[in-house]
Amino acid sequence: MDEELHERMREAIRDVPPGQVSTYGDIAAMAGAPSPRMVGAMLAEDGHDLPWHRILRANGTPAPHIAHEQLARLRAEGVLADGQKVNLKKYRWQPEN
DNA sequence: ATCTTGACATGGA
DNA sequence: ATCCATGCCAAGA
Repeated sequence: MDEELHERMREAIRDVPPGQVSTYGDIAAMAGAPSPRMVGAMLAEDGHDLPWHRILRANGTPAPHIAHEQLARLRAEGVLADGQKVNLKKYRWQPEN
């Protein structure tokens, strides 16, 4: 597969600051990934050393299998969730420039 | 080579 | 809110 893209996705995720979040789609767009699926696919095997908990789905909910852990980590950074949904309007990270 | 499964997104019913 | 269809594409089986 494309190592270039792989690395760009990792970078984009590393750039999301604590206390803020981003989405699979946003990361994919920033890294120039052909599909948001690639972001999840990458995290599944190579995401152990990344702030994967700052990545949410487009609607603000986390991926089901890790929801509990993810919300706990976010809560520890000050990102509060309404049930399973995080308020993206409020915490979504927009790279300025 | 074909099929299935996924840390997804979007739009329609 | 929920279900479905499509687009996307890497990995395995």
